[in-house]
Amino acid sequence: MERPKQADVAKLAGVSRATVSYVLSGRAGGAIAVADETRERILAAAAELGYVPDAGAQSLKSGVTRMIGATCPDLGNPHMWEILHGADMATRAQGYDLNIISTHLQYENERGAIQQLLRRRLDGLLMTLTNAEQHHEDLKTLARRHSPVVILGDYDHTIADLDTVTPGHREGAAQLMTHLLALGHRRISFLYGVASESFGRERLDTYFNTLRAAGVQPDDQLIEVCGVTTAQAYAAVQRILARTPRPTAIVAINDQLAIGVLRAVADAGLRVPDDISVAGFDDIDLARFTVPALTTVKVMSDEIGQRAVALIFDRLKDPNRPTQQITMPAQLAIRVSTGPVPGR
Amino acid sequence: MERPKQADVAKLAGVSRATVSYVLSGRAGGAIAVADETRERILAAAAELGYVPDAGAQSLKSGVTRMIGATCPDLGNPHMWEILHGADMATRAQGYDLNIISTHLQYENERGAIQQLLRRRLDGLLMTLTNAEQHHEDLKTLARRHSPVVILGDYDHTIADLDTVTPGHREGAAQLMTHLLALGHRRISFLYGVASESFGRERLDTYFNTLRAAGVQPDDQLIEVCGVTTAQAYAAVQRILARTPRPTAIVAINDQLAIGVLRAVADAGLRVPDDISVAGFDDIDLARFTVPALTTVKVMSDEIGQRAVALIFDRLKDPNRPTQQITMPAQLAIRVSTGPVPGR
DNA sequence: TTGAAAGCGTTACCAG
DNA sequence: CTGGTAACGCTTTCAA
Repeated sequence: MERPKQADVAKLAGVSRATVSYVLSGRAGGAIAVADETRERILAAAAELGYVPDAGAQSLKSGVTRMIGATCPDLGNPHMWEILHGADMATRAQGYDLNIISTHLQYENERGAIQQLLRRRLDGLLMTLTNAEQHHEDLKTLARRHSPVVILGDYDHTIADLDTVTPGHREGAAQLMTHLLALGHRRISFLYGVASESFGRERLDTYFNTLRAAGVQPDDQLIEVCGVTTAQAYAAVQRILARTPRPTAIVAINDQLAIGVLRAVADAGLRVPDDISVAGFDDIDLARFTVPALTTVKVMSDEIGQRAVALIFDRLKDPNRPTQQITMPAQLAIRVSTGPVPGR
Repeated sequence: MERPKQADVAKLAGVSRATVSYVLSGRAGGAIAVADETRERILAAAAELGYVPDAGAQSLKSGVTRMIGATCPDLGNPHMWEILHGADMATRAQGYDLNIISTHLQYENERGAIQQLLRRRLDGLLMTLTNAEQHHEDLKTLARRHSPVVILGDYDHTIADLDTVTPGHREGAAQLMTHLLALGHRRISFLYGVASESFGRERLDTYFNTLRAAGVQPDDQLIEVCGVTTAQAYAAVQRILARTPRPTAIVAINDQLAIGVLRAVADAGLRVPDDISVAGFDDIDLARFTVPALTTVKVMSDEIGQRAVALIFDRLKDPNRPTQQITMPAQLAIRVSTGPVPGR
C-alpha cells in the first residue's frame, strides 16, 4: 500500500471513516461514545497498516497547522540559537512544532518567511528582522490582520503595531559603558558589525549618550563598521589598532565579534586587559571560555524565546488583544577581559 | 475579507476559478492559452485582495509540499549549522523551503521529525541521529518505502539501507593521530563528549587503531567521557589533568569541546602547546580564533549539507534508485595548539 | 453507537 | 479560451 488512508483503516477494521476519525483524534470517550472493542480494533488496524493521518488534509479542514515558524538571521551567531532553543521548548510544550527558517540576513528570505506564514498557514511566526523598515508594507498588513507575529529585537513600534520581545541591550549598554568609564577609559572603540544600519542601533545610540552624559566628547573615528562574522571582526580590529592614539577599550556589538577581537588583539602582541579592554554583548555560552574570559552583557536569551512563543499563543487565544512590547532585563557580566585603563 | 480564496479572485476578475488557477500557477501560455488582457486582470485582482494560495490545499491535490526537513541534534554545535547552511542554500536553489527541526539529542524528538516527514508529507528529510540503532524499526520502514531520507554522520548501513553522507572523521582522525605520534606524543587523552555511545564512535575506534598500529598500548584511563557542552568538557579536563603521569596531548571529539579544553588547560596554569597539545574535529569558524589557534580536522561542512540535499532531489526524481553512501574527505588543519611532546 | 454526506481550497479534466 | 465538476484526505454535523 503506497500510503494508507483513513478509508483503508476503516475498511480493515470494518467500521466507517467517521468512527476512525473519532478514535484516532481522541475524541471518543467524551461526547462521542465508541465501544471499547471497536476502538481497539481500529487502533490495531491503524498500527498494522502504519497509518499516519495527513496533516495537510486535517488543517485544510481545521484551519490550523500546529506549526510555528521562527526566522534565524544568522545561523553562525550562538545568541540566536539560544533564543531558538527557548522558543523550541516552549513550542513543544504546547504540542506544536517549531520550524526554524534561516534567512542569512537577506531581505528576500525574510520576506519568504512571511510568505510561508501565509501560504503554509503557520499558526505563528517569530521574526528577527535585519531591517524592519524595508518590510514596512508587509508588517502593516500583518498588524492590520492581527496576525500571530512576534518581532524579536529592538524594533521601531511605529512601523507597524506588533508584539515584540526586545533583549535589554539598551540597558546593558549603559551598564557596560558606565563600567568602562569607571575604569578610566575614555577612548572606547565601538565595533559595529551588523547586517544593516538600523540593526543594533540601540547599542550604538546608548554608547554615544552615555559618553556624552559623562562629559566625554564621542569621536566618530572610534566607530568601526564591519560584517557579522568573527573573521570580519578580526580584520576590523587591525584598522582600530592603527588609530592614534590607540583606543584603550573595544566594545563589540556581540560576543561572536568579540571573540575575533580577542584574537586580533593577542596577535597584535597586546595583552587583554592590561593593554586594552574588550567587551561584548549577549553572554553566549562560549564567553566564559574565551582566553581571557569575556566581559559581556548578559541577556536572557532562552527566556526571550519562551516569552515570544507565549505571546503567539496568547494571540491565538485572543486575536484582537492589544499588542504587547516586552523588554527583557540585561545584566553586565564582568569577567577578566576588562580592566583599568593602562597607566592608571 | 478574512482570507481571500481563489474564488474571490475569480469573481473580482470576472473569470472562472480554473482560469485563475492557470494564470497563477504559471501554466498559462503553454498548453493553456489565456488572453493577455484577462491574465493582467487576474493578476491585478489577486494583488488587490492580497490573495495567497493555500499550500495545504495545493499539496492535498499535488501530493508534494516543496518542503524539506533537517534535524539539528544540538543547536549549540557550530559544526551543525555550517552543515545546515549548506543544506539551506541547496534547498532554496530548487525553490523548496528548508525546515530546521531541533532535536536536543533526544530520541523522542528525532522520532518526532520522522513523524513530521509522514504527517506533514515533507518531500525529504535530512537526519542526524543520536543513536541510529534505537530507530531500527522506523528506519527499516523508511528504507522499504524508499523514503527520501538522508542520514548525516557515521551510520551503520546494516541497520537499514538508506542514503548517507558521512564526514571524513575516520580519515581525519588517522591523520590527527599520526600527527601527534610524529610529534612524540604517546600519552594522548581522548575526550569523548557525545550524546550516546555509538555517536562519534568512528573517531574513538580510529584513535585505538592508530595507536596500536604505532606500537603504543592504548590506556583506557585516558578516555574521558563527558557531555556535549563546552562547560562539561571544561569539567572533564580537570579529571584528565589529575591523572599521573599527565597526558601530553588531549584530543576532543569536536571543536566545541576543544574550546573548553583550551580554557581549562590555561586555568590549570599550563601552556598550550608547550606543556600540553590540544586538538579537535570539524574546523568550525571559531577554531581559527581561539587562543592559541586550534589544530583540528577540517571536514567540508557546507558541502555535506549540499550533497545531502542533492541526494534528496535525486531520489525524488527516481524513488527506486539504489542507495548511495557518500563519505566526504577530511583534511588535518595544523595550527598552533599542537606541538612537540614536552622535553623533546 | 454508526453511516452518509457535505465541505475545506485547490487542480485538472472535459465539454462547450 | 472558459465554466462545470470530480477528486485530494480529512472532520463533523445529521440521521438512523
